[in-house]
Amino acid sequence: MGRGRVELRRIENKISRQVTFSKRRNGLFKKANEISVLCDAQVALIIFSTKGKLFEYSSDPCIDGILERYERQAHTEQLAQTNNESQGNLSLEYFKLTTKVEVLEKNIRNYVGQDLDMLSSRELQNLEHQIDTALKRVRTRKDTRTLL
Amino acid sequence: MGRGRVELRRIENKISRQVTFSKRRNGLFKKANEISVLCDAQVALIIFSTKGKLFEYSSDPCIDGILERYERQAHTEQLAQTNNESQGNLSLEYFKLTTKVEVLEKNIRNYVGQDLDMLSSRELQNLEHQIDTALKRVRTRKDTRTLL
DNA sequence: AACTATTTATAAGA
DNA sequence: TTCTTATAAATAGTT
Repeated sequence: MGRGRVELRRIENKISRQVTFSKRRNGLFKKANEISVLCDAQVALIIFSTKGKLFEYSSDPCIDGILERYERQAHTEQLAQTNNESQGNLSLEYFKLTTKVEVLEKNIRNYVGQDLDMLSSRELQNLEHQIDTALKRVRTRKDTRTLL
Repeated sequence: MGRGRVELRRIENKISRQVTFSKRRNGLFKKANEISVLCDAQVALIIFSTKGKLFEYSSDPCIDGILERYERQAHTEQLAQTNNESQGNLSLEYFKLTTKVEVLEKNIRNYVGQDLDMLSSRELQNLEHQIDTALKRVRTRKDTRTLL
C-alpha cells in the first residue's frame, strides 16, 4: 500500500522500521475500532514494540474485562455462547476472582524466578530488567533505613 | 474501501454485518501479522463476535505469554488502582478471595521494589535475598535459552 | 466464494 | 515528526 511492494520480513533499517511501526500501529488500531463498531464485536489488541513499549487498544472501557473473558473462554473451551449475560452474578464474579488469583500467583512465581520455562527471550529480558530495578530499589530503601 | 463509503456505526443488517465481520477479521489478522513480522513486534489480538464466538491472533506460539507480559507491565505501570468493588453482601469465600488478591498484589509490589516503607529491616533483608535469588535464576534461564 | 469499482492505507519522498 | 502523493491493498456491493 504505497510506492512499491513490501516483502513480508523484518525491516532491517531501524529508522524505517520505527516509522513503519508507528504508521501501521495507527492503522491497525483504526481498523480494530472499525470492526468493533461496525460489527458489534469486542476487541482487545496488545502490541509490544521491539524495545518493549506497550501499546493497547480495547473496544471496551477496560481491556481487562476482555482479557478475563478470554481467559475464561480459552480455559473453559466449550462454554462459548452461554456466558454473555449474568453480570452481578456472584458465582461468576467469584470465578473471575479465582482466575485473577491464578494470574497473580503465576506472576509472583516469575518474580521469584520460577516457572520461567514458558517465557520467550524477550519476556525473560523484560523480567530481568524489572527484577534488577526492584533489587536496586530494595537496597536503596535498606540504606535509607540504616541511616535512621 | 469498496463501492461506497461506510459510516462508522453498527451495521444493522445481520447478514451484511456477518459478512463484513468475516472479511474485516481476516484483514485485521493479516495486518496484525504483517506488523509483527515487519517491525519485530509482539502482537496479541482477541475478538469476540456479537454471538460470543472467540477469534484470536498471536505473533507468538502461545498468546498467554503476551497476555501475562501485559499483566505484568500493566501492574508495574499503574500502582494506584483502587479495588473498591467489595461492597455489599458478599459471601465469605468471595471476601476471603478479595483479601487474598490484595495480599498477592501487595507482594507483587514488593517484588518490583515498591511499597517498601512498611517493611522492617529483617523483612527488607529477606526480600533482598529473594529478589537476588530470582535474578540469578532468571539469568541462568536466559543463558540456557541462549544456548538453544 | 468470486469479482471489481472504489475507498483506504501506506511507502517513499519532502 | 508531519504532510504529501503515487501506488498497493482492502473491501462494499454485486454476481
